[in-house]
Amino acid sequence: MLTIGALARRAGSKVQTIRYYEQVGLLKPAKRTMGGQRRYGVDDIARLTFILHSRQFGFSLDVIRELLELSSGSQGSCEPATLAAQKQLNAVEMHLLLLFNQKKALEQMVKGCTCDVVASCQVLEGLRGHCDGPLSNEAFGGQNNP
Amino acid sequence: MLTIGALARRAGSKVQTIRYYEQVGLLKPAKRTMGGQRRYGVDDIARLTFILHSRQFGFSLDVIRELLELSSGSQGSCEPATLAAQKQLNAVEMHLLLLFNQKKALEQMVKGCTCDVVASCQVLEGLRGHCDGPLSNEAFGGQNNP
DNA sequence: TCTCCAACCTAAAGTGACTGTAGCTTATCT
DNA sequence: AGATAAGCTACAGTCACTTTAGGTTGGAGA
Repeated sequence: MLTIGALARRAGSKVQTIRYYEQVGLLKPAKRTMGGQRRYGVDDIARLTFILHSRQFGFSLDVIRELLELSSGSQGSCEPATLAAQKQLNAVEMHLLLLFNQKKALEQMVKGCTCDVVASCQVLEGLRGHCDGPLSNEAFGGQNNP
Repeated sequence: MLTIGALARRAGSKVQTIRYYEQVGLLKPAKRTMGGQRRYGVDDIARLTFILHSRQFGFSLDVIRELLELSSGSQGSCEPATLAAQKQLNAVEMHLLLLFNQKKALEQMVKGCTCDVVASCQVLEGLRGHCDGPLSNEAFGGQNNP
């Protein structure tokens, strides 16, 4: 039986996070000592680990709730899981593209600025939007009016 | 003189976002009609555009506040701007690395799951943490206990 | 047994950057 | 004059936690 602190250390999370997960129903209410302190067993370690891993993959808590439910029964199709993973993969790929564009534009700005004065600073010019680098609004999927 | 709606269309933002930026002090309080409606001029378009661009680069509103102040005076060194851009670039690069690892691990999970049943699903196995792919906790910079 | 203190508890507020809602007022057009 | 799109304020909600305040418990040493 672990205290909440021991569980946190074991799983690599924070104490508050564990209490939060219980509060929102991702972890079932823990057993308590007579004094009211939480105590955890092996199952709880596994469940928390599952949640933390899923978070690292970027899944939302709502999706994780479904994945947990799916995982707890060993019967049935795992299609919802692969579907969720595929969806998450798509989201990650879109995010990657966005960040990659940000990176390129930031690099250009930083590299381009050899000046020392505000008036001719490439960075500030870039932010004002007079640059015609790879980061005009369209590059971000912005929806400006013509 | 533009209404708030016209400004939003022009700059590619939402009406509420403009009001929010005014509220938190990124945009100065707009001129008002006798009836209390906001009216905007050319300067306001430029300032809002600056903010929106900066947001697309991932700068926080606090940083944008400083960049705006820097940009408004044309005297002085632009070093704080290049410094902020460099810092943002570093953050973006770290984020990219993280996402790239997520992507690889998700791909592996999705590709690996040829099964149909929960019991042997690669996705769920991956989330449980029994995978030894490129996504053990360390890959994410997690701080687990030994 | 007593005391001490780290670790635990709850409830509530704060974070960032908006977004959404309710209920009202204004500007503009016919 | 009436209709209605667009504006207004104030406040609550989002997500996934984190922080704070103020109080309680459990286990170890004296």
